[in-house]
Amino acid sequence: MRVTIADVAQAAGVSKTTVSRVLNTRAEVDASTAAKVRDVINRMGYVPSSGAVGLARGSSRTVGMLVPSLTWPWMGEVLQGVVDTVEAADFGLLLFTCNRGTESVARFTHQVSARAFDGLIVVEPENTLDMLTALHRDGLPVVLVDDRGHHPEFPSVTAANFEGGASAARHLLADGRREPLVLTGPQRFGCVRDRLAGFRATCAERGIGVGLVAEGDFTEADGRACVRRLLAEGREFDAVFAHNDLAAIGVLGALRDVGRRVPDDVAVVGFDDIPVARHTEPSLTTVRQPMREMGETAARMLLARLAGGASPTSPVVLPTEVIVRGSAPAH
Amino acid sequence: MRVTIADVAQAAGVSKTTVSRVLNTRAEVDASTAAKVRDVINRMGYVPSSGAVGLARGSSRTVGMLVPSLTWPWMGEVLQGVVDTVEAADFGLLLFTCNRGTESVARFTHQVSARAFDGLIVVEPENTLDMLTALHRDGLPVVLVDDRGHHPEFPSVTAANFEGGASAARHLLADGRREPLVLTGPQRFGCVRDRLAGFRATCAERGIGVGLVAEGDFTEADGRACVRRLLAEGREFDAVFAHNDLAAIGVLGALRDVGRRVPDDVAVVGFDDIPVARHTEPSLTTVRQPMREMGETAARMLLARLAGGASPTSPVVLPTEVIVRGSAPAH
DNA sequence: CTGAAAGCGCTTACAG
DNA sequence: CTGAAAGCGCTTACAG
Repeated sequence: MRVTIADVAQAAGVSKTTVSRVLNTRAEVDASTAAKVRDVINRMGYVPSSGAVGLARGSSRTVGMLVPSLTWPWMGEVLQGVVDTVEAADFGLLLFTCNRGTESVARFTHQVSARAFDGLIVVEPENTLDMLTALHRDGLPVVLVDDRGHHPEFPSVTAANFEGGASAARHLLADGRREPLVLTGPQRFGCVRDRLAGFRATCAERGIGVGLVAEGDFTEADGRACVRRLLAEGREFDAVFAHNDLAAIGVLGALRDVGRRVPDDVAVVGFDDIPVARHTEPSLTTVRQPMREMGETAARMLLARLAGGASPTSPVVLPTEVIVRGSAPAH
Repeated sequence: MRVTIADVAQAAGVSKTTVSRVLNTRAEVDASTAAKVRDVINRMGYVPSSGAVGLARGSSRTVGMLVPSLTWPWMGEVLQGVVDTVEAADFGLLLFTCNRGTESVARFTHQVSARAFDGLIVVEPENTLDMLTALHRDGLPVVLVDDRGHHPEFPSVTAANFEGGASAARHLLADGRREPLVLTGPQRFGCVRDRLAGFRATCAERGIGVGLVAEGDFTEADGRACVRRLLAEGREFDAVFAHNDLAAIGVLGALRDVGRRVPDDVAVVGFDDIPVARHTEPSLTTVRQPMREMGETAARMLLARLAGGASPTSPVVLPTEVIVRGSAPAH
C-alpha cells in the first residue's frame, strides 16, 4: 500500500507531528531529528496526500480555470501562460469549459461549491457572469482574462484595446491610406468599442473621417460577406481595420474574389495575431494581443491574492503591438 | 461558514450516516426520510466537499492530463475532446505540461504520488516515457494519445497512419502524379514510419516507385528548406506528401518562392488538418486526423478503466480522411 | 524541541 | 431502515 505519514513517523521513531513539521519546514525541529526524518522520507519515497493535506488545511493548492472553448485560435497561448505560472508556484490547474450551456454551468458551480479549488481564472465569461458574481461575493477569488466587457467587480487583465486601435490607424495613415473601413466585432463588447474609439481618435487627430464602419460578428464568413456587400453597394475604401484576425481573413478572401489587390488597392490590418496570420496570402498585418502574458499575469494576480495580497481594483492593461506583414506593409 | 454534512444531519434530525446514504442514493433509506433530507440539502445549498469525499473514498474523481505543449495547432481539439468527455462523467480534469524539462517532470511526478488524480491521459510522452512506465506499473491507470511511438505497455489511441499514407498516395496517383516526394517527420516516430509505409505500399501496387524521400523535423522552416535544397540539386517531382501540415506550409512557401505553381506543377498533400490548412494559398489538401475524437476516445477508455473495466490491449485506431482542397484537387 | 489528541468532512463496516 | 464509531491522511493548537 501507499506510504503515509504514520509509516514515516514509525520508521523514523518520531511522532506524526514531528514529521509534519519537517514537511512544512517549521523552525522548531531539532536539526538532527529533521535530517533523520528527511532521510526516511526520501528512502520510503513518501509524498503527502494532497487530498488529506487539503482537507486538514482547508485549501487545495489548486486553481480552477473556466474557458468558453479550448479550440479558439488564441486559447492555447492563454492556457500555456496560466499553466506555466501556476505550475511554477506548485499549484494544480483544474480546467473547465462551458461550451455546452446550462448543463456545463451547473456542473461547474457544483465543483466550485465542492471547494475543489481555491481560486478561479475565467476567460471571457459571457453567459456565466451572474454565477461568477455570486461566487465572488461568496468569497471565491476570481480573476478575469477579458477583453469583452468591463467588470469593475472583478480584478482583470486585458489588452490595450484603445491604443491598439490607435496604432492600427497610425500604421495605415502613415502608409497614405485615407478611406478606411472598420469592420468591428459585436458592439456590445467593451473591446470592440475601445478599438473603434482608438482608431477614430487617431484618424480625427489627422483630420481623417471614418465614414465606413460595419458591425461584424468576429467570424471569417461574416468578414467575407461584409466586404462583398459593401463593394456591391459601391462603397469604396483603401484600407480595412478588422477587429479580429478571423474576420480579416474573410476580408482577404473577399478582396481576392473580386480582384482587388492587397495591399496595393486595399491594405488590411487585423487584431489578435493568431497563428494563422503569418500564413495567409498575403500574410496578415495585425495588432498583436499578448495572450500568453495575459494568462501569466492573470495567474500571478490570482496567486498573489491567494497568498493574502490585495488585487488591483482597476484592470491590468497589457500593451499591444503592430506586427507588420504583407497585407499592410510599412510605408 | 460553509455547510457540512453535520449541519444537514442536524437540520434534518438524522445522522450523518443517513445523509451520506441519500447523497449516494443507497437503496436502504426510507422514502420519506430521504425526501426530508433531500429537502434540507436543497434548502441549505449543501454540496459535499470533494476533498473530504476523496479522502474517505480513496479516489478523487479527477483525471490528470499531461501534454508536451498547449500551443501546438491541434492540441486544442484533443483537449476539448477530453474535457467534454470527462466533464460529462462528472470528473474533474487536472492539466499538466512538461515543456520546461526536468523540473516540470519532477513537479508532475510529485503530483502523481500525491494522488491528486485517479488516472492519467498523456499526449505524446517523448521524454516522460520512463516515468510513465514506472507510474503505470505502480498501479496508475494511463492512456496514451500517441502517434509517435508504439508502446504496447499502455492502452492508447492513435490515428490510422498507414491507411492515411495510403490514402494520400491514392489521391495523388488518381490525379495522374507519378513522381512524388515524401517529406517525412523524424523517422524514429512510429507514425512517420507508418505513413511512409502506407504511401509506399499503395504506390508499389500501382507500379510507381517512390524515389524521393526526405526526412524532416515537422517544422515549417524545415519543409521550406528541404524543398529548396532538392530543387537546387535538380531533383524533380510533381507531388509532395508532407507528414504534417506545418511542413506542408513550408513546402507551399518554397514552391511559390521559386515560381512553381501549386497544384499545376506540383500537388501538395499534408497531414493533420490543423486550422491553418484552410487558409493557406492555395488551401491545403491534407489527411485529417480526428483529434477531438481521439481525445474523447482516450478519455472514455480511461473512465471505463477507472470504473473497473478492462482496457484494450492493442491500440485503438481511428480513421483518417483526405480533406480535398486547392493544393491537390480531385482529379 | 517534541508528542498526544482533536479536528478537517466525509464514508463504511458493524450493530441494532 | 438507522445510527455510533472508526477511519481516510493530514495539520494544528495545546501541553509539556
